[in-house]
Amino acid sequence: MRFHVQYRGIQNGIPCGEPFADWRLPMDVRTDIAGLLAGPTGLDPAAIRDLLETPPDSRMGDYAFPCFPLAKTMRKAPSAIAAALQDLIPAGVSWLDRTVAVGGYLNFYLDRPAFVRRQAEEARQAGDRFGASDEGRGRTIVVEFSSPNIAKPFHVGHAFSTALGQSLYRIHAHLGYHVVRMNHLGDYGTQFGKLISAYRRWGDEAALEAAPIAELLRIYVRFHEAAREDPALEDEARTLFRRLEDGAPEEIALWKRFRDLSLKEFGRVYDRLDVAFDNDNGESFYGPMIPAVVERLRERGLLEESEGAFVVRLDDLGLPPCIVLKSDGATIYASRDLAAAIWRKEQYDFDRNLYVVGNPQSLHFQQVFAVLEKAGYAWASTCRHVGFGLVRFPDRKLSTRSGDVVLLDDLLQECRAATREIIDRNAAERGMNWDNDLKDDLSERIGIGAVIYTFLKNSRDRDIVFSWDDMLDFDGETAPYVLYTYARARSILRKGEAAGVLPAWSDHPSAALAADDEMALARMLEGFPDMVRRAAESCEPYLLTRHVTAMARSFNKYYNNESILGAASPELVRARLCLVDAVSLSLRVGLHLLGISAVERM
RNA sequence: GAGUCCAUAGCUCAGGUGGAUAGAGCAACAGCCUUCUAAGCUGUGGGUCGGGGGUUCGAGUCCCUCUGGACUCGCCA
Repeated sequence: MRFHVQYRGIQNGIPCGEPFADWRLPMDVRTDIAGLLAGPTGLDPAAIRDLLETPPDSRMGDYAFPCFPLAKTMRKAPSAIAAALQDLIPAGVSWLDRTVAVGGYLNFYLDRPAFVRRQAEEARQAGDRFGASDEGRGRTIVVEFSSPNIAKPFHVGHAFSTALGQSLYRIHAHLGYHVVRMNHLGDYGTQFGKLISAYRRWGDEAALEAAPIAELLRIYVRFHEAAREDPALEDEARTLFRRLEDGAPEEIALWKRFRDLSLKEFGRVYDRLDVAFDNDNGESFYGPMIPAVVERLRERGLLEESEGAFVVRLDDLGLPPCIVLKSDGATIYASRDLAAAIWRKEQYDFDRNLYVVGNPQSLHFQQVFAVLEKAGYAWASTCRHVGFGLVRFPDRKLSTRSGDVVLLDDLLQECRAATREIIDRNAAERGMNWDNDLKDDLSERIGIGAVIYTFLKNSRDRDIVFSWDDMLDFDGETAPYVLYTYARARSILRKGEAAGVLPAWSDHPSAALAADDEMALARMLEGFPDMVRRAAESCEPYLLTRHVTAMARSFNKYYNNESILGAASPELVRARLCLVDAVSLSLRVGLHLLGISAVERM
């Protein structure tokens, strides 16, 4: 059960994985600048590329090389180094406009039209593969996410894991990794003994068919109420679970039925989110593999009896012992995760194994990984816990037991309804004749996008304070903002196309894209691929969310400042359409990597 | 008690390996729709980056310390 208890932040800043070593220096302007500076400074081009900064104001240049680090070795003031370096930059570099030495910086002003064209064309040629690479080719990443509990409602906490995992799946796939998506269902434990007991007493067959999880939750809650009066029920539940574990056919059949019904209901949510899994082995799947794990730990002399239980000591790592077998001989959460990790390695031979599970379980995973390491599994170091914060109300936690929760279904419903309202109003104001199917489709996708966006907006370590007001506010940094921007850009391209005006570059002087707005957009395009890579390395989709949002903001400024279709010359119109094309496809790709589906109009 | 994490604008958050004047969104206020979609754009106000030390050319960023908060710590999952 991945959502037993919840608490806030640990894990901040822990990288999910170092970049693999064979990373190539990309061909881009930073590399070009590094090439110019390599000779004069005697530094490695890759190091220079890394040092390059963007000045705080575009009037100060497009790139800055800080000379401060050279001051010690060169025994000169940074400002003097900058001036000296400037003299060594050859004249007549086509992509460079000029350089200026100011303070300790050597600032580079790019040839704007060339740069804008280069960045836009790079995106347009890549299309849906913009920002993609083959750095992950031949490598497998297992990502466990979502992991709801059978017979319990799918709430916003699971939505967080689901949104994160889905995005991490897409981002890694974009970088060429083979990604295996695991849904580690909570389908095991005494709770199922309780459910079986409760169902035999109070179960309503019709209700179970109609709304399985609601019915299972109902009888589960009722069981707890009854157990307060009659503690013997708890014993009965334990006995039933033991029968289940021992393979009693009747209990197995009921358990399987609960599982199937729950899975079917989860499936509807996953379909709406466009989420799928390669494997939904739950905790129960790994139970039978535990004896072999225990045996291995015993062979290696790691298993130690303590207070009747069998544990692996982790004192040398400053961690509490990891309990592998309870004093009654039964297995425990950690033993199942040990077995699961080993099975995944054998099955998929992963290069990296990610667990998108809430922060509360940080210690649990530290222990599990440590035990794997001690047991001689060198690949333990490739396992990472990708933690995330708690979803809570401003003043209190969500509580499934008391029904004080936000179910994902309800959240999606509200967002969809709020979206629909805006669409109806806009359509009326603009005199659009959109049919109901289109409006339904749009409100569904925009509403879902809004939900996903809120989960991927900030670093995952942060708690999410749930507020309906914020949730249904579609202004500013939200999915509707980005989607709206995309729809506007697409609208321009459609109108151009309808008028026979297609994107095209021209060498005509009037077609040069050199405005601040255009430069800003080109810089956003330039930064996109690197941001995809950073998001993957840190397992932080919000980096991409922010980048995409910033790009949308830049575009909206541009849109308001300049007329694209009404530009001064036909050549300029076409050149601007190229930029619009590049930006819109980047937005679409970025949104896709976040798990959000773009809309062509709204 | 031990350990982990957090503290930046009224609110929610950004500020990769220390670098130029600490940035967005929301909220507030003032503007912009006969012109490519106003779910948009522009402007204004709002900060001793929790307090105090230290490291150095330079600290929101690194170290120490204090305060305040969240969470975890062998037989639940």
